[in-house]
Amino acid sequence: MANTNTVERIIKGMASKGWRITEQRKMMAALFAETEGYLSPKDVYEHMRQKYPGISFDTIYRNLRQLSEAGVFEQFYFNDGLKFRASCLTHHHHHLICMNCEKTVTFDYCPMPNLSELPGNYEVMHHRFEVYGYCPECAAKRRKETKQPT
Amino acid sequence: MANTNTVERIIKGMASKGWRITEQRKMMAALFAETEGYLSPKDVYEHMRQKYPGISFDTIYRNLRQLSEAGVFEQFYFNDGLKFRASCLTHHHHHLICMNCEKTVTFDYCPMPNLSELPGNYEVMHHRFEVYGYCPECAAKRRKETKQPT
DNA sequence: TTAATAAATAATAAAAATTACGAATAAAAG
DNA sequence: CTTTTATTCGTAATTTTTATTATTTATTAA
Repeated sequence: MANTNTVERIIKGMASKGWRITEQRKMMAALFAETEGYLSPKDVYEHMRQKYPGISFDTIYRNLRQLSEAGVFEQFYFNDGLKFRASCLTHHHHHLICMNCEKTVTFDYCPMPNLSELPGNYEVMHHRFEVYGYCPECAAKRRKETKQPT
Repeated sequence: MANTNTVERIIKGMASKGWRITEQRKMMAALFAETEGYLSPKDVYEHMRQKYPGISFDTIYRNLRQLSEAGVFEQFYFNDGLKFRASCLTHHHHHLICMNCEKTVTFDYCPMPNLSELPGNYEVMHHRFEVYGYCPECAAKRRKETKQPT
C-alpha cells in the first residue's frame, strides 16, 4: 500500500523547510507512508538498518523530532513508549485506537466547539481527544481467552 | 496542603488490593497527596531518598506502575517524559493543562455522550480528552518574551 | 560540470531511564 | 512471638535517548 502521494507530501514538507532530501529521509518518508499504524524509534531503526546497516541513532531521533516539530509526523505515547505516525493533514479529526493491536480509525467529531467556557482563563492552544477500545478482531480474541483460561 | 483524605484514600486503595502498607508506600501516598501537579519517577525518587537514602529504583517504578494499574494514580506523558499524579476518583472530568508550568484545572464537560456513532465497531473501553494551553501567568510571560527578544 | 558550502550522517561514546534479581527486611496473620 | 511471604535493598544489566567529532553528501552557483 505504498502511498506515493503521502511520500511526496512528506518530502515536500521537508523541502519547504529548506531541508536536504537525503536518501535516509526518503526512505523514512516511504516507511511512514506505507505504514498504517505507529512506529517506535526502534521500529524505524530496525527498518532503516536493512538498507543502511550502520545508520546512527542520531539520524533516527533527529529526523523523527524535526519532522514532528514540523507537523509532518505526530507523536503519541502508548504504554510501551513513544511512537510516531505520519500526520493526516487533510482535515481535523480524532482517533479511535485499538488497545491491543493499535489499529486506528479516524472520526470527524470534535468536542471543542461544544466547549463554551473553560475555567482558569487559559490561552487554549490545542487539544487531544482519543478513544480507546478493542477492534472487532481483538475483542473477539479477548472473549475467547477469558472463556477458556489456561 | 497535605490532604489527609487523599492519603487515606490512596492507602485504602492499596490495602483493598491486599497490598502491604509499607513505610515507603505511606510516604509515596503522602507525597502525591500533597502535590498539586505531576511527578516524574525521578521526582519521586529524589523525594523518597531524603528519608530512605538507599531506596531502590525498583521500589519506585514497581509502586508507580502498580498504583497506576490499580487506578490510584494516573499516567501522563509530557514532552519531557512520563509523569504521574493521584487520580481524582470523585467524579468523571477532564483536564486543562498549562503547556509551560503544567498547572492543571479540571472541567466537567465530557464529549462521550455526544459521540453517537463511531466507525469500526470497536468495543470502547475508555477515552482521553485533554486541552492544552497556557495559564494566565505563563501566557503573560510568553507575551513579554516575544515582545522583547534578545 | 565541477568546486565550494554547509547540512546531514556515521561512528562512536556518554547519559538518562527503566528493568531485573538474589539476599535481606519487615508487614501481616496466626 | 513466630512464621510466612510480599516488599525492599543493593547492585547490575538493559534499553532508550542525547551528545560529539570527523566524514560524507545534497545543494548552490560559478
